[in-house]
Amino acid sequence: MDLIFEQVLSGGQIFRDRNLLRHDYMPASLPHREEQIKRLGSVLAPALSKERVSNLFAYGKTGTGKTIVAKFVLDRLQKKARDYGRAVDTSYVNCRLAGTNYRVIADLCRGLGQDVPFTGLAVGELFDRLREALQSRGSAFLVVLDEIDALVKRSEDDSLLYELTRINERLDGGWIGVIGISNDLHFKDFLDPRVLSSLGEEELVFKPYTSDELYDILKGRAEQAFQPDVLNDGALRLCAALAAGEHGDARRALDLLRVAGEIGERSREKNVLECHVRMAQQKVEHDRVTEVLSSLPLHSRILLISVMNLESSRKESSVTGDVYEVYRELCGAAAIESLTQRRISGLLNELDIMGIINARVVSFGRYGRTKKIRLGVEPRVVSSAFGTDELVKGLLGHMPRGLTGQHVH
DNA sequence: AATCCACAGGAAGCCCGGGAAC
DNA sequence: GTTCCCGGGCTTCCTGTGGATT
Repeated sequence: MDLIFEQVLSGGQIFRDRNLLRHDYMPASLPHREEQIKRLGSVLAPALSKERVSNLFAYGKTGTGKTIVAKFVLDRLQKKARDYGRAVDTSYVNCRLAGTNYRVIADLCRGLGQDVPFTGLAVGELFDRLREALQSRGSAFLVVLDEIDALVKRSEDDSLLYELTRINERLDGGWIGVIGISNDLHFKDFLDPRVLSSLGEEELVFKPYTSDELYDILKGRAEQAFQPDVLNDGALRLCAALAAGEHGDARRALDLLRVAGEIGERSREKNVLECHVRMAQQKVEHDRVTEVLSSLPLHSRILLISVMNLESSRKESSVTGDVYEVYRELCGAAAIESLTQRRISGLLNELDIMGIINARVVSFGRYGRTKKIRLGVEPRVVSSAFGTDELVKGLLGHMPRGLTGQHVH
């Protein structure tokens, strides 16, 4: 028994230190992002001499290194600031995780050591407190707003950003510099021009990594993460290639490599091979889906089961109206009040975005315009994820009655 | 060219719970 | 306690629309 723990703790036959493959791990260098680091560094450098810096937007898809570059540069900057004895405060907020304007500003306040309640205050009041804190510290405050697009889209209201850009105007002493990070390249399009002109003073674009670049990144980390001679080069290349296919996502690549290693380890192999990578790909996807499913609220679950049952009972893909009918039926069977079709339409879109179903708008001309809907995951994964849900599991086998609204095409 | 289906999806507003301030 | 604010989920009402059919 001791030996097992010993092996796992020390990394075992396969790993030397698997933490290096986590995507929140900060490596000593970031290959293929030298240019962005330099640019960001030169934009932020004036902070060291107490000058205001330009605000900046960084664009790029997930896993292209935006977040880590921002953190990397801020880290370095703070170290330098300490050397020079300058006060530079930094704060990193993920807007999607924070969720609302309120919580973003509250986080910023806390970043300055200002304690604020996590709800209850008027947003304006929060801004006042932020301003006060800034004023009294009289420091440079560099703020990273990650996934900033999530915030603006959800609230359809960029007053937060607008207020942030204006905060410097009524301030002497301290100031705030904003680094906005967005996954969405068209983010700019629905932004107030006033905000854009002040926040988008500088732009930084992160292109997806190519397969070769991913290979370099993986190789650098793998050398320290794995025991020598364990990792097969073909497996490494496959990880890079698969992740490159997924819009050059380094996060995905690292996940694949780590999980492949874990699979190899569990099957007591001495090497990590291509087949392990392929298994890892399945597992990563499976885990992702299961996690999404298990956090689905009641009506989305019923809805998903409706789509699933409808699909298994006949061949063609379903449309919104049919799905809604089945959904009502299931609600009736479970004695749950059903939601309106408008709401269901919205829920369907949410499921689509999560990749659980595929929905696309089609027109049948005379016979109307609707969404064609197909299940995007394996039915057994859904069944097993909902198997523990007493409220819903009885609906899993419930076959829909004959439907009225079928059109012949 | 006009019609018309079966919805899509925007806008506004309601209701609720949670929490702060007074 | 009362009053205010915020956000989330939802409904109601609405206008818009691609293309087969008339």
